[in-house]
Amino acid sequence: MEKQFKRTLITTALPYANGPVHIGHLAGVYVPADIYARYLRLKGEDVLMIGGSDEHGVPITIRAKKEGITPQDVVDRFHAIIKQSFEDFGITFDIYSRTTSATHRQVASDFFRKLYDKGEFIEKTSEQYYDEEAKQFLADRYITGTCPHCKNEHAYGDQCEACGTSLSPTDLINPKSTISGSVPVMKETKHWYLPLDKHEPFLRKWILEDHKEWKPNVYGQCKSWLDMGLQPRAVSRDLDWGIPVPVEGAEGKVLYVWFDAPIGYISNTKELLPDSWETWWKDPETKIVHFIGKDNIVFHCIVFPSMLKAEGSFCLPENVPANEFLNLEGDKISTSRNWAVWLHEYLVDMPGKQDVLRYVLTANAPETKDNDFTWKDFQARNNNELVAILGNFINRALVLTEKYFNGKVPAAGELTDYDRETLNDFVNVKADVERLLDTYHFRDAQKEAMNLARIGNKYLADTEPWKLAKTDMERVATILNISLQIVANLAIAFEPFLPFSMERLNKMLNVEPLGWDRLGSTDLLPAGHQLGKTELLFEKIEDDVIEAQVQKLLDTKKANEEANHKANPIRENIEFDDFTKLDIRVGTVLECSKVPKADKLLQFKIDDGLETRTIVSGIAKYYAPEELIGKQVCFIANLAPRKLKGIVSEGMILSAENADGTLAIVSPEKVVKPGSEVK
RNA sequence: CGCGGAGUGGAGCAGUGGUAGCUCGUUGGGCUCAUAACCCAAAGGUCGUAAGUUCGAGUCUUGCCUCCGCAACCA
Repeated sequence: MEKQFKRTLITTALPYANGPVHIGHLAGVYVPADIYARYLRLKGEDVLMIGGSDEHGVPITIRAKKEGITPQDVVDRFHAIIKQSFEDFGITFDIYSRTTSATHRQVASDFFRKLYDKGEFIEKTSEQYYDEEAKQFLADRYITGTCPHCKNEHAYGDQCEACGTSLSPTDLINPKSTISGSVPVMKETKHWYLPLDKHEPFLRKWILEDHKEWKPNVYGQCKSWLDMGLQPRAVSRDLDWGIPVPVEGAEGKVLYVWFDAPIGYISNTKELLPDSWETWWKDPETKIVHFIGKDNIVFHCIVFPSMLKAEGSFCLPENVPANEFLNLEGDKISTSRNWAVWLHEYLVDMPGKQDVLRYVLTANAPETKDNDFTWKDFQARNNNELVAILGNFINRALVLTEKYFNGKVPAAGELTDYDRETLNDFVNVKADVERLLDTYHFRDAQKEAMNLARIGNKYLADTEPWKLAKTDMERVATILNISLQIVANLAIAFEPFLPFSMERLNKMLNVEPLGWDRLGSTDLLPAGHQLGKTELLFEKIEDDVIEAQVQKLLDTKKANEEANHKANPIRENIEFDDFTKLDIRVGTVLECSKVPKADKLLQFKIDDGLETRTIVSGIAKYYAPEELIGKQVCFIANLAPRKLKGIVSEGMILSAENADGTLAIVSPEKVVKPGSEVK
């Protein structure tokens, strides 16, 4: 049933050139893609691995403006850092280019034009907010204003985070541009839309029927999108940074990044192979595999395939093995919060330890759900697995051979039943590892390879050649021959996973890289073969090294908190009369309880000096109801009553919002009579 | 009720209707060639929760709870 292909085209998500790359990128996309690519190359298959930086889009222009440089400066800087990181970690791209390349500009532009000429787009004119000072249209997220529902003054154009309501920018009261601070105006603009709904029947069959083998997270998300019904999506933006829309009358408009970026896979292939690139994209015997993170599933499974289908001449991906996310020490990785292990910094702190990180990230890869990276786990996996099991076994076999046979591979004599049993244990390794790699189970594949080293350790412990050396050198020769064959097998099996270490191991074995096909053989090293010099493949990582990394992260956390502590600017002056309109009072909390089915709300009964009033307040995450009973609080007494979760709230309890978003209730410094006015 | 994924021994993860498994950690024993590494054994789980389907449920159905992602630049 398995479809046969002649070649494999591997694409990796294009990292956004707005920052360096971190362990999350590596674990989710680049390490698995690289393992897969190396594995196929070792098998002698025709493989291309395509990568590049995604260099367009609004955030880059904003960063440039902030730093007072051009967008090109921004992407030049990060493209260079990212490219270097991938090289340093042995990610074997056949090409790593960028979406600002001349080739890409041409390919993306032609692609758009072809769809345009074929009538694959629809045109729509709409009114959007425009920032006259910054001279640009504003994405929803770059407009803030007052939420019409809860009056929160910091609601975004797409959603109010205080009350959770979804908004459209026109709902906001007093909208403001976050770019210049000015008041935006409505302006008419025309855009092109890709009618995804038109491709829905095709996508349904292609994904839901023909690709049931896709991972559950991928398949599930596609199904949900299809079941909800697809909508046309805009493919252009009003912006000056990007690829101009190649249509008359489209001045000042560029291709939207998600339209432009995936085409980068195609243009980078073309840049590498100007003459033969089409074979890789248009011959149905090419297997296209997209390695991405879970945030990109919809684009790669629905939007990009729709684009390719609309264009007409391209192949669609055979699989999209998307991973979930990697967290760091319990918190999600964040570029803006600097909560990450950056690849370029890792190599400064841990020189030469690329393979350790590759190993740990594969062993703990977020293949089925989000996983957590901790430095303690990193240390444990290095010390207990790479050093103790793999490195140690190799070292044992080589040192014993040096000791007893001057580093020459001894000839095997007659095999015992136990020898044969051991050999049988690992002839299946090849089939097992292949089956797992072919189905993108990289974590299990690596574990399977590690089992080979376990077999080796057990074999040595059971046969005890160091004891026999006193009595039966012939038997020792057989045992070491078998052990060395296992070592040679390890050198093959681990090549896709630990390329740097296996290169060193090959040197220690004094062999050229052995082909993948020979994995499982028991005669990789002929008798009499002179081994090279033995050295340690992995070294223990001590506690202080790990503590230093943890400290580095703690420092980051602290720095973040301080950076976020910058107070908001003072709002415009008001008149004294405005102030006196507010009736702020002190009240005593008589009762306090959680509002059912609401995680943020507490319900109060407050003695305001005249009577008992009910107030609902969104502080449930920071206070337990019982600790507030008997306390005095300040509240606005003449705020119009409002229903929250069906309860009428007669006023608003005042609290201060801390830098981390937590709330602290404002209370009088001494106990005062309930109903006292606050002036 | 916006949509999807996830919840399994102390930690991290496998497990698509038939005796709950792997790695690490812990405890005990063995070995001493090896980077105090290796090997063996044991302890440790009412599989988030409640109900249901079934001869039989970690697995299927429904409700609820918690975490993450998408929608809204991000692997």
